[in-house]
Amino acid sequence: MENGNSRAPSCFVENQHVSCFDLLTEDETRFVDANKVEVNYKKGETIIKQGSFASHILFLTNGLVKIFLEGKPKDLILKIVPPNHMIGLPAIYEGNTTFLYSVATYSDSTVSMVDISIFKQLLRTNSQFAMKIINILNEDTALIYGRFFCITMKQSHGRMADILLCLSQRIYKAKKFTLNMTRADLADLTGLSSESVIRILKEFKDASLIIMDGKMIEIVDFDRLEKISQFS
Amino acid sequence: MENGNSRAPSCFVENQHVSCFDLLTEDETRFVDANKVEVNYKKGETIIKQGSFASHILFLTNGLVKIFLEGKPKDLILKIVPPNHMIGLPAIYEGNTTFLYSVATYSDSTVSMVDISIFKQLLRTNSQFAMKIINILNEDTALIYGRFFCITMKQSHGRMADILLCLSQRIYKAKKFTLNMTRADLADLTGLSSESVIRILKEFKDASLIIMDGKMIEIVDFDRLEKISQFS
DNA sequence: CGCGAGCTTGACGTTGTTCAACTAGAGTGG
DNA sequence: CCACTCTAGTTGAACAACGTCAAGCTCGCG
Repeated sequence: MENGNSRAPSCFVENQHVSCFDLLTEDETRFVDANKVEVNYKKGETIIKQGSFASHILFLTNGLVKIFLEGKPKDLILKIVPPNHMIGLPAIYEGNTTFLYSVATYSDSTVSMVDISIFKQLLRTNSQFAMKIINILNEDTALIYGRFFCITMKQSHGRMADILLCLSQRIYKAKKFTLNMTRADLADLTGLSSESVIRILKEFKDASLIIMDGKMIEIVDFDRLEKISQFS
Repeated sequence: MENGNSRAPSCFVENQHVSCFDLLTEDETRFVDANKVEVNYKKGETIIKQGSFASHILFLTNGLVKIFLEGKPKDLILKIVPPNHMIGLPAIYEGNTTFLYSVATYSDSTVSMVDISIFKQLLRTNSQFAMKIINILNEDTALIYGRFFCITMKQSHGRMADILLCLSQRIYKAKKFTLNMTRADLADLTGLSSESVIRILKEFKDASLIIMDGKMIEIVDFDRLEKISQFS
């Protein structure tokens, strides 16, 4: 029986989130614009700290960030977020207004911050907007389910193949790309040790699935990588 | 450093979802009531099959069900749902209207089914209702993050302790309870093999953390179980 | 030039799975 | 009422997959 979740390497957000702001009226747009702040972060900086008070919803306009749960020996990366996506939506939750996760940059990044109370007001008054946000949340849920399945049910080679495909198809959108993260980051992403990551990458290289030189990676054999992602 | 996610055994839905229907107007309530169907399922039956067309949103009025991703060797249980909770909310997603997951019963259960287009209409016209649904979705997200963390970052004893605490505190709401699931189900829940589940339960029993006789389990030492849940 | 972070490799250990065998209870048909 | 069968539970032994540890390497940067 084919499994929907093991098919596509569903590890990253795909849909553009900009469009939700198109649903606002002119007044609402002005209202948001008047109340947003733009902030620049350098590579490696922490944007949001897990457990801190959630005062804003973020929109990543530029850069690349990771969203992760902090753990004692290792972190668990929930997802990687490319530009034009919202960050921190779960913080709209009425009860507990602290962030569930931490957010840090892989590269220099720019975020737009909108006050959470303003965001909530938009949700209450503009139901088209609320509908769109529900869509984004559901997309996110699907994504996390996919990653959950990937990391708990596949073994090391499958996970590694999965991440490589994701990086290529969704993040860098190119066959050949230069990582702006370390092997240890790949380890967090795959839930493996960095040594295992290195060993598996070497195996992939030796098997001519990829070409690799330092942080440069080129996917050579998509088909076999996809098979590996599905069946191990 | 203390980690929020490893603290509470956050493996099950807590909040009651009934209240979202309180936000409907009289007309809307009549509209929903006129368009809902109640269906009874027997223990072990499949309510929703992953990948099937999503035509309804469900509300569990009675029984106990699991929500899971189907995998080739084993399934991954995303969560257990006790009565008075909504099922299938991610299916409101505009694009892909198929269910992300399967749903099956642990015991005889009754669900109320509301057509998805009716549900969407409520979301569009009643923004208080939409707001509440967003809350429920976010709660769910937090839950899944907790489980994700639990299953990927803790090892077998920690996961087992976690599940036992969840079953006691959130599902059966009693120190002593009778499982209506098999060891294999516990294996799916913890992401372990059923043999490992059996061995660990035996160890817990031998260490006087629990009393166990067949499907009857009584938690004896909550504190130690919680410590095990946090640190392994 | 030298320091340190990231990377790489091999040897070794641990965790948890797999496999096979055995047991107990529940339902079925002669 | 007694085999017969089927499923769930249990146990032990062998095994595989990964992690851990320790050592050496490389390269960029002060």
